[in-house]
Amino acid sequence: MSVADRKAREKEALKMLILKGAKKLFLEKGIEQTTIRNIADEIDYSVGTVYVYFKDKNAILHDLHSIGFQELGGYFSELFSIENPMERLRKMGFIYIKFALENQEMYDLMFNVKAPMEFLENSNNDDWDEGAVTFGHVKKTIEECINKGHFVGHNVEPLSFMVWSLVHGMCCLQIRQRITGVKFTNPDTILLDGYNEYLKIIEKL
Amino acid sequence: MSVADRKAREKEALKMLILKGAKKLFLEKGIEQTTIRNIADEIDYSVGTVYVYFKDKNAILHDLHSIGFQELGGYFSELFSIENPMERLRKMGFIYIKFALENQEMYDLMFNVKAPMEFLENSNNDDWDEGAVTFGHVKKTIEECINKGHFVGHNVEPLSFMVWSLVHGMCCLQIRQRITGVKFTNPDTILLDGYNEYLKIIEKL
DNA sequence: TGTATTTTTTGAACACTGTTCATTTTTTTT
DNA sequence: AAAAAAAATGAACAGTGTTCAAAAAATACA
Repeated sequence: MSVADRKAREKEALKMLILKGAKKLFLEKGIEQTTIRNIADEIDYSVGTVYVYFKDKNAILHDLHSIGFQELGGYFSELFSIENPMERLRKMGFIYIKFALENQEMYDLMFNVKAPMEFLENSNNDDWDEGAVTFGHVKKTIEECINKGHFVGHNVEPLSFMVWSLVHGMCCLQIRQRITGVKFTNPDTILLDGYNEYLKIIEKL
Repeated sequence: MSVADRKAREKEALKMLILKGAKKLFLEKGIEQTTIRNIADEIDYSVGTVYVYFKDKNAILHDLHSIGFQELGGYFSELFSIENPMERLRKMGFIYIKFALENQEMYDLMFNVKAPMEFLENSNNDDWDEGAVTFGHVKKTIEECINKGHFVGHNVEPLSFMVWSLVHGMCCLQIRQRITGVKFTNPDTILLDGYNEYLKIIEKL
């Protein structure tokens, strides 16, 4: 085990430490309220050090957004054992909403905050792999549904996009505080109630 | 016409001038990139003056968000002449998407940016009237659809919320740059293609 | 071992942000 | 024309992300 190897490991470890500290503060006080100085203080390093390991704040937010997708992958893992694609589709949306509600700040970072996408634009890679993989799960499941005779007359990709938008829209309205003010009859369950209307609809297709 | 009246009119005029300048800069360079100093420069007043007419930046963003809802109302106005509620519902979603795509920065401010909601929280009024009115149009139309025998077995409010979320989710993914990276077969029409899948579905309900 | 070299860490400094408020300028009243 | 009220100002404050010469620590070599 060479010194260079150990240094590489230590570099990786410090990078993870920064991300860990950043995530802790994000969950505690929100993304916008967390500063680089906060993060540096949290892990007992100087601001300068943070900038040695990350190009800028967008880079931190992008890496954390990727970690969010790993966590979403954990939530999704139980789906792969479900053979029936319709049942899998129903559960996928439910788990998606569950993840969003239990990890609001992370969900926001993954699907709403501009920083991770700005990071991608300013790198030579303009593919959003994390998003593509997740959307791939929806598309594949709906494709299987169609192969089993469901959704006659529909197109896989647009229908998948519609389904994604439906659950994403609900999570978005919740997380960005657009639900409280509208005075729903039952604001606490409106997300699940709305999702149930969707379930009733696809039942018939 | 008393002096006090004229002063009140002038105060209102300057307030509108600030909002007009702010909106211009928002559309030119984005909300986050626009500073109070920018706005003051744009209308040839000092920063201090802006703070005489607006409590803080959130107040400007909230007033501009209200203006956005007025503009959405303009788009919606042609809906009121449509007697058939199903046809009105179809067109409402289409117009909603049209507004969002033609006024992305304003839509973002109205439905995504946190500032207008923070302004409401810090005032004694925790009702989001603009959102409630707009959602009311969806609810009323769907209620009429149900009265005409559509959407059997569905509940008005959750179904309306689901429909809102569906179109909002699509606009959101577009505006927050989550579509480009996923590499859709036809990224330019995916919003309308997705909306057409929804139209096909409600056709049968 | 002790010295030279490389790597890592530092924090002061820069240009910017939203916000405040004593002071100045302008307008109105008397 | 002087006094009072209203409106506009911009320097100053505490904060932001970011940079980079200098210091500190770790490694390599003698």
